[in-house]
Amino acid sequence: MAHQTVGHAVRPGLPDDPRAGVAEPTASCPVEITLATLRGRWTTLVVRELLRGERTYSELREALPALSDKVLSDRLAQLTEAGVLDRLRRPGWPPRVRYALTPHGRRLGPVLQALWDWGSDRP
Amino acid sequence: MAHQTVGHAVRPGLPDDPRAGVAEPTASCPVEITLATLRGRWTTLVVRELLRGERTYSELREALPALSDKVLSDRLAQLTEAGVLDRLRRPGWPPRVRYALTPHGRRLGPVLQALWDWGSDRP
DNA sequence: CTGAATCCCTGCCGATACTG
DNA sequence: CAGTATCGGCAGGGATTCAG
Repeated sequence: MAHQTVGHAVRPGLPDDPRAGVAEPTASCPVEITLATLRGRWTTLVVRELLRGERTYSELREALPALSDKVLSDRLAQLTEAGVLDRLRRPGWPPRVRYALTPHGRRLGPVLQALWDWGSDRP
Repeated sequence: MAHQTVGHAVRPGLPDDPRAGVAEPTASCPVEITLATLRGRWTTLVVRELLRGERTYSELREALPALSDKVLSDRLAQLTEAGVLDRLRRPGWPPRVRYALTPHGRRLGPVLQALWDWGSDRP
């Protein structure tokens, strides 16, 4: 695809990527995939917490006191399903489960950074 | 805030930023601001379309045929409110309104690129 | 300790019809 | 051409309760 001649520099990759030609919000669009991964209240905060290091269920509850069990469970399942984090069961009693980001999940760091940077930028 | 000693390199800015200590999804969190801006079906596609250059209402409808009038209006209002785009009315008949990204809106390019890149990355 | 199941409520999205 | 008004369905999120 040839670059368009617009006033400012053409941004590589996205608007000019052939796969960026979708006319509907399809689930296979990479942007949709990422947004679906981060979708829902509390999701980014859980990821941020795990970017600091692995955590148990209880530690996540302590770090995010206003987050209910249901939503925390939902988020952990959602992120596990997305390949963002691993659930590591420790045998024995009391049951302890550690959550840690996968390498794929750790790569969300730059994404959150980009979101943070734009949100910090004054209009 | 001192850097933590974790196994991998500490990511600058986000997990270690003092303002990143929020324990709830507050509206003032930069990450929330950006996600709120991009929230809702079709929003990113409208932005992508405008990253390619300014468009009229009709041109946006043609580019995104499955997008209804109501939602398109909603998205344009939402993005205008967020300072992402400018609504440029041309006087006379027929009424023509051009939509163009503001400088702030153009800076969403790298954000969408980051979302695209992560979504393209295989787990 | 670490969740899953249930209930209810709210807010978004889409369809349709109508206006300056 | 460029929208707004209204309505209904449905999924997301919170509180509570129960289970392994």
